[in-house]
Amino acid sequence: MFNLLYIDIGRCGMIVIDGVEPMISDMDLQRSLSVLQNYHESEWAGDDSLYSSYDPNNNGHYIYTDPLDYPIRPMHGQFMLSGTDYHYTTMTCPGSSDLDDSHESDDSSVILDQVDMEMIEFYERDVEEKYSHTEQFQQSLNSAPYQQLCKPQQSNNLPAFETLFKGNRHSNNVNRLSSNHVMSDSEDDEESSSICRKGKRGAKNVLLWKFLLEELKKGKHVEWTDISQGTFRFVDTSEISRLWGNMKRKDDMNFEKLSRGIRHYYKSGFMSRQEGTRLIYRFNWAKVPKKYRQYDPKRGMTIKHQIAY
DNA sequence: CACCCGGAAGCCGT
DNA sequence: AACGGCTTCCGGGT
Repeated sequence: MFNLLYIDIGRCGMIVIDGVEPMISDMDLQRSLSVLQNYHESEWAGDDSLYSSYDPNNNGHYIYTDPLDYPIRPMHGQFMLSGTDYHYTTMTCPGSSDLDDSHESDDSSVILDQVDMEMIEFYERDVEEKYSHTEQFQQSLNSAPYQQLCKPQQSNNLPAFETLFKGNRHSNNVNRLSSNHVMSDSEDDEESSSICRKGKRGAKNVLLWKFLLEELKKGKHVEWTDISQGTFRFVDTSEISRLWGNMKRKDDMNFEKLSRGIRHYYKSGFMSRQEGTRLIYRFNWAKVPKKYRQYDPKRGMTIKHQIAY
């Protein structure tokens, strides 16, 4: 039997498989995906991004919340996995990549006391890469919704983030990886460990392209015209510019300036524009760090995005 | 008018 | 102190 943990830390989706050979259990997979689906339909209204947190309290059921609307408050919990007792803490981690001016920054984080974060990061890449295209994975997308959502319990007297984080990063645990595992040194961006970043108030360090990608998920002021091509259209230039200005604390932002920002991306080929059209720009998926792809040139639409879509 | 273009320079957080 | 990633301004274009 294998256990699947699906953890989403802030804006980094993570899948962690427990066991020497990472294998997805049908049950767990279907459960997690259908909960997502269910949650999405019943409460998301397509407005927010898909963020989630794993709640091991309830027999491995899952909680999904959007940290922006439903910030995960610090709480403790514990669970058993393959005979091992894990303690975990969820918390908000200020300042990572928050994207909405109406909220104080709330990247939600889940920290598992006894799990090596590097291992999680490794699994995140590895597992998604290996299994996202499999048949059972696809099938489970259509499975019946799983009804039960559990709600997190809140707790007030918990240590501060810094305290909690210290010592967790390289915890003494349990490297259950088989010996021949090699970290993929590949193309991924450095920032994958945003969870470890202490972060600052506000969100000045948001990048334009991440902001756009995030807004594209919402599809309100910008929308995909062809996600496989990376092309998208600005629906409401003034509104999107206003949001961007908010985020960067630039109150005189406008589309002129925002688009100048985009044009800087042309040089590197990160983005481009199709000629003869207005307000239609293009992401070059190949140059978008994997983690942020909503469509992968090799594999098609990203799992998370399929669900959210 | 609304958008598109890139050079030049300034700003600001790391 | 240097640098990335814009922001601001601009003259010119569709």
